Amino acid sequence: MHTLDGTDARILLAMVEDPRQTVVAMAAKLGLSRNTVQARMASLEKRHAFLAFDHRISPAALGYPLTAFISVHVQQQKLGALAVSLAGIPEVLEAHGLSGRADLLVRVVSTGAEDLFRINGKILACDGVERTETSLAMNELVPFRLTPLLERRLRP
Amino acid sequence: MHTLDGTDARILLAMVEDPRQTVVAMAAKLGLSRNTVQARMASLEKRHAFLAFDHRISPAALGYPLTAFISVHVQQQKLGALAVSLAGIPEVLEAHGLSGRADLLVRVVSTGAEDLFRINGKILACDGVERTETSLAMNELVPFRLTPLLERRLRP
DNA sequence: AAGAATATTGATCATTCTGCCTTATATTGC
DNA sequence: GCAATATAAGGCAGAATGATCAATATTCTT
Repeated sequence: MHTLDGTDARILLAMVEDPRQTVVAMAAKLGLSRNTVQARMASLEKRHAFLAFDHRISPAALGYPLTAFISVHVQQQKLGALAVSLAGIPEVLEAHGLSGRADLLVRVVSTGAEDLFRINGKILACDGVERTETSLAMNELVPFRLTPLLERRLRP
Repeated sequence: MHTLDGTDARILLAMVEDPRQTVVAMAAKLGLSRNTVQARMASLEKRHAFLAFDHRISPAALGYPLTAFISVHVQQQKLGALAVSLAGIPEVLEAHGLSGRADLLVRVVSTGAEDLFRINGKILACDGVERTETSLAMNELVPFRLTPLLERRLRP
């Protein structure tokens, strides 16, 4: 079994519904045996279906209510060093290299507008960075969710 | 106590280190009483420090190994309807309205290049969308992390 | 269609955890 | 200094866990 099946999806959906739920409770709710749920969970973990707990921590609750996406134009030769420099900036939550143009998409959080300005400066100061373009994340049109993909897995 | 203190940060760091850890284990590891850890966790939960479990599910494990960021230029008047349309596309994980220009940043996942093409088409077909610009997320220069912000909270 | 491999179930067991309580002792804010 | 709050330490009943096992289903292969 290489790919996730409907039962896995149901278990994950149950986890989304209540993350602190016990295995026994889930088994009851899903009409599965405790053994099965436990085995599936172990299997999911082995297949790296779970990302680090970092992802569940709210930056806002930590005191960083402002999210921004910074498009960073770089000199490709210095990408390696840049990865290190960017990783040195705590407010950088993630940075992706994008296809096509020689630029990165960097997700940062900040305590406010002036803080964001300072962080942008730190990025600009990194060796290999040519210019940046900051966009504040104003409204969440679609708040993060994965459940539609899980629900789709239920049918076939 | 409005903001997160060092003890909260230590607890969260312990959670990152091992999410399935029990409260008793954490108390032992951190040199706190079980009571304290339990109370802190409850308090963190009450303050919405934890995001939904969705965030910890790996799209790759679900069969969507390709991530892309789609910049969507829109007619502002139709933002409301667009939120609904975009939410109707399962592969859209999140969508942010950006400051300044009238465009959105949409994070999508897909099973492959042709799938991404199809999804882009679905977005283009949404009422209010003028044009899109797709960027594939090639390499993760900085994989998602929040621990630097937590560790900073340990000192002062 | 038969046989093999794999999943699921139900069951047990000892150990551990939880949720909830109470009391005493810091620690902190005013 | 006093009051409010956080922490520690302990106890207790109920529940959950992890690790088994054997018996059935189910799925896959050939």
